Amino acid sequence: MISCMNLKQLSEKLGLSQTTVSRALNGYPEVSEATRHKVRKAAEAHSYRPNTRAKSLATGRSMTIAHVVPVSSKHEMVNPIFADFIAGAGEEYSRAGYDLLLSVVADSDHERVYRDIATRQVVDGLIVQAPTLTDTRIPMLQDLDIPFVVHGRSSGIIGAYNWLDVNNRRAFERATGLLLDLGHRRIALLNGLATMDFAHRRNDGYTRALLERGIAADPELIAHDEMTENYGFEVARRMLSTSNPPTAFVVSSIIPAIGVRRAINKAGLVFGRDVSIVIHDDDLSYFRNTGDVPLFTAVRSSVREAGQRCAAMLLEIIRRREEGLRNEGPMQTLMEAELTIGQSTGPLIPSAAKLRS
Amino acid sequence: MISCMNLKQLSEKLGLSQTTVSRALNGYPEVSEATRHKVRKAAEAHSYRPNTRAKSLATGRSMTIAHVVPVSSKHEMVNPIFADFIAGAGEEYSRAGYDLLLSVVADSDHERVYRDIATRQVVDGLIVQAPTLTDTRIPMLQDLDIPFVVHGRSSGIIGAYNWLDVNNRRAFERATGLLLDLGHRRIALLNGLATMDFAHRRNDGYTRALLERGIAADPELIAHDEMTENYGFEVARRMLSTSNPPTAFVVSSIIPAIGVRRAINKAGLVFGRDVSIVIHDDDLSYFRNTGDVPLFTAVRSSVREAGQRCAAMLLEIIRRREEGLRNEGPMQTLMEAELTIGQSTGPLIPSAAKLRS
DNA sequence: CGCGGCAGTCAAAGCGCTTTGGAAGTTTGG
DNA sequence: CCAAACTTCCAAAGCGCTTTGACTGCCGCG
Repeated sequence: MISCMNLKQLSEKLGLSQTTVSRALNGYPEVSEATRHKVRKAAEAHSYRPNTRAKSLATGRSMTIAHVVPVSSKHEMVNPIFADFIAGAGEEYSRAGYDLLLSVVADSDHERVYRDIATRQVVDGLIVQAPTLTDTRIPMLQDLDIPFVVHGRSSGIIGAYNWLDVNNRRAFERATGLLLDLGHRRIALLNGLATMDFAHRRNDGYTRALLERGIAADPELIAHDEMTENYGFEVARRMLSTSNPPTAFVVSSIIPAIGVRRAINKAGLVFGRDVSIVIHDDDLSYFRNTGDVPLFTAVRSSVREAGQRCAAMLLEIIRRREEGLRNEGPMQTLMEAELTIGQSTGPLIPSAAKLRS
Repeated sequence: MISCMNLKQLSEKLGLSQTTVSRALNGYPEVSEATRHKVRKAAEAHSYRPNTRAKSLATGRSMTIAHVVPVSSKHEMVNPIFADFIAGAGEEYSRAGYDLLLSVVADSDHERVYRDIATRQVVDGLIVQAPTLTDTRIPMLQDLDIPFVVHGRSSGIIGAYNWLDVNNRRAFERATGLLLDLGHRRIALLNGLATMDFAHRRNDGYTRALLERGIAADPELIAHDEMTENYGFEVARRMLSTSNPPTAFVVSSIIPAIGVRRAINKAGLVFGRDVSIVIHDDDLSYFRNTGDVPLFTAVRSSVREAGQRCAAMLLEIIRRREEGLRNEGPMQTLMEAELTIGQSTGPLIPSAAKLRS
């Protein structure tokens, strides 16, 4: 059994004061190289680590960042992109010596949890996930005066805040445009939850691309829900069995797209020939859409990279604040998605509609 | 802007001592109901929360649990089951007032991270994920004398420790047995990474079921790797294109099974008729294998429930230790997976092999 | 009336660290 | 040879909370 040693014990063992030992270990210049070396060795030998709680009480910094991941109260579902987002962010945190505090919270009482985390002073900053159209967390956190970065944006919020987002509008405009270029006219959109800000922007991009060609969006071809495989399957099946079915789908994530593919097969159609699909690809680690010719044509933007960059932004904001540079203006980053052609898109086959009937 | 108030300020405002205020808020009996009520109201009004860092320094308990999630250095992949596992555990933690500290760590330096977390005394306990066949973390943590629960087991470790596991051996024995009952003889196993303990147990169950019918396992039909969609696709495609292809697959997770289905379609075979699949289903929230007749025949065990129960076990262990009951013996729970029939299994069609050639 | 007992409150000591404000010891320069 | 200027170290004061031990009234009992 390994006994846990503290500063006092270590300093007594060395015959030095706590001050000196602390300074030696934290790299302060007031201590000679000889003592520093001796102290370092002893600390190593007894595998001494400063007690985090005491350290953060003394310094006022907890070296911890909070992520609050929403779990939908409807489906008890956790969006799988969080795994990769957190992996990216976590990498950045551990590099900088920060810990990550995770709160899994029903989306109904987000506000309470954020307020709690902030006033308990348990973290130095936090990241806001999945902002809604008008997200009340943002003004609340500004009010609480705690550093935060939003992954996404909230259209209904006036005033500046730090965010990192993908250019969803342009991504979906391009995705839809590609299908239009291929001759498709009946294009369905399988979007995320309508309350989410990103879903709104994606709708925008889709509608805009259609309008540019003089096509009005057909509400029958637009669906909103949590992005499960089953959602993709059910919606696509329903749409494909109508009298005027879509010949192409734009899908918000690879997971429902798997369901769409299932529905296409089930309808006796050929994926990528009779029906085209373009997805938004978050580049999930266990669902890599890669290969010489990836399965899905996609607008891609790595959610892991987003996590990493959000974390880096937040740490930078915290650093600045500690140096007293408070009025630097907000940090805002817009990432562009990249279009890659896969096996899921092809030109409209005029006869396809007939074949089906 | 909301100013953060501390105990001292609150007690001064009330004209009481810090002791009394602290006791009033923490429900100690030494304080009159009248004062308690007054204090509660004032705390509410100023939205006072005790500073976590100070509190945990004073009490010696950090009210935090650590999860270390491994990210494979090979594929930079995060196993998506962690999202649901953590959702389950997080529910339990927040109910008990605990926070969750998450470390995302390349699997190579797990030991360092665990030792670090333990000696920095930043958490009251931790959960070990994805144990390997002989997992060195277990003796290490016993040595460090910190409460922990293993999600899974490690066959190579002698000596008792707290764990919660699914009966993988029986689950895979049943899955394989079902396929054998349906007449299949060439049954492939798509397993997880060979280093994982659960993969070993699953191999066992599979092999045992075959042996019971006098069939020797064919190494050509067994694959081990990280459970991505692409892995399922590639392996199934390869196996299906041999001269003596399998007529059925047992697959370790729904994600590679999606890939297997893709390979089956691509080979021009019919899923569930020409080729059968039984999966192990972790009941992932975004990949629910449900419906009147679920897509996949499965041995199912909810990973979310596992998370919740692991968390409950750990909190119980911590509670006992605080009450001085150290020698209660280890807590060990074995969950049984439940078999449900879906659309992915059917009797062996003797002509199938011919059709294909 | 006096004393034990109890309810309600408080001052002060810690938890393990950082950091301030010296105090020694050592070197330099006039 | 002594003052000034470093260098190297230290004692002690906090950080914001809990908790111990003591203290003050006030009641009831002999």
